[in-house]
Amino acid sequence: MSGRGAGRQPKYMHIAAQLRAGIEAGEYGPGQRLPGENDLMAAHGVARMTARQALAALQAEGLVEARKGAGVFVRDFRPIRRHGVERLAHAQWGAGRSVWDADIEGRDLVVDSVEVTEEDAPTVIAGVLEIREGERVCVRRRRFVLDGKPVLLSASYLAAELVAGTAITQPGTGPGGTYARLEELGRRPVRFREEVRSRMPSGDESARLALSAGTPVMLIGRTAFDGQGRAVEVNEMVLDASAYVLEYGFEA
Amino acid sequence: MSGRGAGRQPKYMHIAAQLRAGIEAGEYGPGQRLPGENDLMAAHGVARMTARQALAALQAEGLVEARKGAGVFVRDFRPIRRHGVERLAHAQWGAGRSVWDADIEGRDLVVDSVEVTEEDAPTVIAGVLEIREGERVCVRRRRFVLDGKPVLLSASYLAAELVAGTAITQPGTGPGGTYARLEELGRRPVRFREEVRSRMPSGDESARLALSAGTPVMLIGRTAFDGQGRAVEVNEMVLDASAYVLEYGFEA
DNA sequence: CAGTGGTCTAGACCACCAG
DNA sequence: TGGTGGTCTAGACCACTGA
Repeated sequence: MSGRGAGRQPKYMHIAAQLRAGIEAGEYGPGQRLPGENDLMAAHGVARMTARQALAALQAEGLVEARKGAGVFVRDFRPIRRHGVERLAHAQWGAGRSVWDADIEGRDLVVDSVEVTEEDAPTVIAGVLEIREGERVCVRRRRFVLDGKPVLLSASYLAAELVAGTAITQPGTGPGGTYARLEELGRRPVRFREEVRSRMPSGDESARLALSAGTPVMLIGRTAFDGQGRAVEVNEMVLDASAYVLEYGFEA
Repeated sequence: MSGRGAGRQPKYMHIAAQLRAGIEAGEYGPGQRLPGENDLMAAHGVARMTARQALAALQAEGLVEARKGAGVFVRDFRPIRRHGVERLAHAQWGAGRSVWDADIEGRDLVVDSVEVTEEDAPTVIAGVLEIREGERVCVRRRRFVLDGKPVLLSASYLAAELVAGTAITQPGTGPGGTYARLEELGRRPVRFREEVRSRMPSGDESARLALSAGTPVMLIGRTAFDGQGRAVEVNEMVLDASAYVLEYGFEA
């Protein structure tokens, strides 16, 4: 029976395609359970590993989520809308709010594992901040958890010399956050650049964001520039791609 | 021997971690060949499927690429930088250039499978363009191939009524492209909104972009608005995430 | 043509979860 | 406690690649 697998494509792909069609047709709705390995073995007369391959393919597409001891379930996608421009408008942080406020509209946000350290500047960071490689930087690491689900890892880098003695070196940065403190130092951010990439997560990222298989991460590297065009902060973010839509608006 | 797998984690993860460390340490450079299934079986005394699982894990992370009959090779990441703002500045398309020109700096770009059709507006498109659902839209589908590798699928939607009789309904849109033609119609785009998402590709997307396993896609949905704030064009793009960095700049 | 990865079988033991 | 998915073995044939 092995041979070329009925028809044209491999058996496991055929089984996967059938399930995928069922999901898209709404036959299996979000959160609902799919036929398990045993069901597929019986229904299609295949071995265990073949049924597993079919389910693994759907997992790798992020369509489906396996829960040990329970079954395989259809995932759903209800993203957070992150406004790249308005959220960093001066009116936001100028008024003492967090830049995050613009995004979440009353959902339950927790910032955990806040960690402020002083470290040697990594090469790329030093390059962007235009400081000597190995010079000290203040690093603020945070994890954002929305409605119980971690959605974002953030690491903010600022020249240690610049921020020494300010609230930026404290876990709590005070009203308006880091940017308001920078303004008090005469280094108010007036321009931002964000670079967006996407890839599959490392094992560490996958664990810290509690990602299920088949979920990519989006990486945002943001640089804040002051009025003289000098970079004052670099923020490296790792986002659960299944939790976010990024929005950017601009003029022609 | 099965049992709990030496130490703590599953055997295949241990093997994968070892290879991953080797890659990160530069022991296996980009494009270089990794130990194959047979090597891993011998080196670790495991079965075929276990060695395969280890390699599959690295593929799923996008670190590595399997070539049938040849071996498993380390991938590299040399992205195209896509400037979200400058590329759509009026100076670009106003001067008769393609909006693409800003991105590629003399690399070999081919646009293939250009396809212009008239279709019923899909629900979401109709909603954005503020036309009745099922009303006719002009759809321009294209695929962009850079240095022989497909990198982007694009589908542009415009109200059929608006563009009837213009070059927009032709495969070639003339100097300055669609936006220059819209300007001639008195509907010059002045503002853009881009929404960025990321997920694993569908089978179709994976095939048309020739993606290797473990490569996500980025989705950009761009809406162009005219001076009256009316949406004139919606462009749905699918990007090979391993080929792109998106860049956005804006003021505070 | 020798070696590679791709697919497949038919077993096995385990940890976890729900009823 | 019974069923689920997670891991693992020891075989097999295939298509493809590269020398």
